[in-house]
Amino acid sequence: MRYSNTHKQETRQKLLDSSRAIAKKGGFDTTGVDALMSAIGLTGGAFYSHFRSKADLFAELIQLETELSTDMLAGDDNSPPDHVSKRIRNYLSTYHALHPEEGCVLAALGPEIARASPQVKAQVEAMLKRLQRSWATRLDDNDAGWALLAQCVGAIVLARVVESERTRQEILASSRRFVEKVQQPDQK
Amino acid sequence: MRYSNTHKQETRQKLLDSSRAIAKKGGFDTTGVDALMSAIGLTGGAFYSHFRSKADLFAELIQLETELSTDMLAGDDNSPPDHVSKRIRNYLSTYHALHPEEGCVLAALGPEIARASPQVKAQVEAMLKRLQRSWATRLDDNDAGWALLAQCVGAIVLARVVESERTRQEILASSRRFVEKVQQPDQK
DNA sequence: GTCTATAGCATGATAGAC
DNA sequence: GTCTATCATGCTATAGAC
Repeated sequence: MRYSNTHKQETRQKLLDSSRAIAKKGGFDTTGVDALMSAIGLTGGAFYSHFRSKADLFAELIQLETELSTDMLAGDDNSPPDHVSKRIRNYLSTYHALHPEEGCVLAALGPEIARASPQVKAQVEAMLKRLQRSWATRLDDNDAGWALLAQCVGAIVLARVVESERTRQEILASSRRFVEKVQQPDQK
Repeated sequence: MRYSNTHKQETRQKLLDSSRAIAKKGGFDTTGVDALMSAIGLTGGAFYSHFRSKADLFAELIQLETELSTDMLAGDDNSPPDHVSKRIRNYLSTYHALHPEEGCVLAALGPEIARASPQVKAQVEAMLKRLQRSWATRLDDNDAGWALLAQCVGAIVLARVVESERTRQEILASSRRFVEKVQQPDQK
């Protein structure tokens, strides 16, 4: 064969990785297949050797995004006691607000996910519940799991819709202080 | 003239009102001019008698949305002391999560606004700052203004990306309890 | 596995009839 | 002021050459 065994797999992975960033930056519906393919040096027609439809790519993309984010944010048995507040401080950063392409998929594509198929939303829900349980257990507060997730996503959305850098900083700083006030001292 | 003096004004207002709901439900970029016009019984070509471009409609739409929301949420001198917690309870409702077309534009179109022109984002910022100042003053807590706004927007986004009604309720209930814990007793 | 070419349709926007 | 018709362009998806 003209192409190696793993060539298709590699191309698929490159397309997936590249599309994740592009979709989070410019929106998924708004971005055409041609743009996604040319970003990895291929033409639009070749897309359908890798995915049956654009919606299929979206489903895999969201699945991958939520898995990676949840793995990072939830932490494991080796994570320190202040794991959650560390992750939150990192989430509520100016860098995150200014770089949606590297950031959380919920803050960047939340409304598009809300309009997606039940299958996609069920996948997202499963990952979110895992993350919520992890945080609720660590903080010993059932409500704090969901509430802190909402705080994070909402603050980044707000920080991105305003124009001035100053207001963006204010929103993030207020949100960080608010979260710290709520958390117990021994978890900081 | 074949049409009354106020006919154009009325049509423009109808188009604006109709488009607000459609955009919040299905996304603005995703919805075509034809769909927006046929929703008020007109054809696509007539759109450009009322707006110079689709982007112009978006700007006016966002302006109107943020004004109306801010007026409602900020309250005035006649509002009761528990104004803020009442509005937040209302915002964090299942009805709001299930009806984006009637709800907050930030939760529905946040990422699209984030990609909009600096002019649009500056308008949104002005309204958000007015709302933030109002809440911060009422609660006598500078951080709470931005933080509670973020909590509201984030909770609705989360509630909309999950599939099961049960999880949606959990998210909203946790967020409501979290907000109540934080607020002072005399403001409830 | 990727290419070009193309089908079929929707888009944003314009021109001219009424 | 709204209509139909139209343009140019974009889209998703398919077929067939290489």
